[in-house]
Amino acid sequence: MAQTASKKTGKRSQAVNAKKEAILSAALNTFSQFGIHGTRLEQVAEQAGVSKTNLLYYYPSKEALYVAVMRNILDIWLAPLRAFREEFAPLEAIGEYIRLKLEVSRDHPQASRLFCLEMLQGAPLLMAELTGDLKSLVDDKSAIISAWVKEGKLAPVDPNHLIFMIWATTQHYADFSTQVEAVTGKTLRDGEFFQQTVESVQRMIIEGIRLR
Amino acid sequence: MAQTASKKTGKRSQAVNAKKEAILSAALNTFSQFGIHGTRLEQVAEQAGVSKTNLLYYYPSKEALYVAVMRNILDIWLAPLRAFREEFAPLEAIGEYIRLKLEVSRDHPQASRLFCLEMLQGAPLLMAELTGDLKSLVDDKSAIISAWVKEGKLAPVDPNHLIFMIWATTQHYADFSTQVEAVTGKTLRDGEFFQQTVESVQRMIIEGIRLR
DNA sequence: GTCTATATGCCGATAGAC
DNA sequence: GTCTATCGGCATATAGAC
Repeated sequence: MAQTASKKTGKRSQAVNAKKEAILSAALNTFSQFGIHGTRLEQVAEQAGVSKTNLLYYYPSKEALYVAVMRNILDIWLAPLRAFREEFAPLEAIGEYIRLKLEVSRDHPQASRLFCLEMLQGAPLLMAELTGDLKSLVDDKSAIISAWVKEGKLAPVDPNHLIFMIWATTQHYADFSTQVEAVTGKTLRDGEFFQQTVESVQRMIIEGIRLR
Repeated sequence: MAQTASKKTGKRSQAVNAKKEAILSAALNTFSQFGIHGTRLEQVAEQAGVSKTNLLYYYPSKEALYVAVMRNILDIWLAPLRAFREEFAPLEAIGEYIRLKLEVSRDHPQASRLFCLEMLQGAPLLMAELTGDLKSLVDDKSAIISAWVKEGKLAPVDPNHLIFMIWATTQHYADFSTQVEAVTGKTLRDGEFFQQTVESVQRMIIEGIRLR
């Protein structure tokens, strides 16, 4: 009844928010594996421990649910790039960025996969954010990298391609985890493999593969 | 009537094969964008210039069509790795491999995307190939790279992680082309951008980003 | 808020004429 | 081989009692 509650940690009883969270989490799981059309609401409801009707009470339509999920994961995906700072030394900053992104791949693989899925479809929902927030964020960070190159602190690289390479490589361990597992028999959840992956990726990107 | 024709370039009239090709091509287009569940057979039929019923005459079910498409693209995807030879100098072989994979991203982006889609779902259809053909192929090439490292021809890198990085980075330009375009305003079909991408990726992987 | 029906529309697949 | 017509099932969404 009382809709007067604030949005965050509102009086609208912990239970309601918990339920919405459970639904979002379950939805992320299935959406990221089967896509929008491949998921059945009943499946989501079951996984969240609610009835299908009840789910539709909180999220009035499948698409509304999908949008809610997408909103949630955007922040997860962008957080590491936001944390990228020019105060650090170039190689440390980039090494740290690689670690953070790999942690996202380890801790939020479904978010990474859903993001990938949306991309494959041409990002019908995210287009605005891509050409707005993301682009200006990337432009910012690219400028930092360009400055480093100009100051002679970094080998002459194209900032955009460097960022793409870091994105691609780190997300690969989440999006293609099936393939990674088929080839290596390991997952990022394996602590040792995770550490080895971080170091390998950091070294390859920073040092390259040419013998010196 | 005459089903006696051979399978390839058979007497079964060019027209039939051409039609099946058109259907496969259209199917690849829509499957790669919307996934199996997101595509409607009518859409595929229309794009291929046939009726929905006619499509179902040639491919008895949606799943059969999907499988046929997947079979076709596997070879495209694997071709560059198969072409990877130890006869060349290490850095040339790897540079060439990068170029070939980027050409696939440019010339067959839909195949790359469908492959990605299948991966995201856990590769229900490709699992056998992943743990069989692909794994042994990767093991082969990894052994070559390992030998190069041992012989002091390459910096000490983990072969699997190197292969993953090359896969991820090159496929990124196909799978995330929406994002690439949003950020750079360019596509691989832009000849200049393609050339610049090949050189950037080659240099970053081979030289790294540390100033020398 | 949560439930049990039930309405509604879409889409894969089939029947059968030609 | 290709068409028109239609079936049948499934899944989203709603109605309405409690």
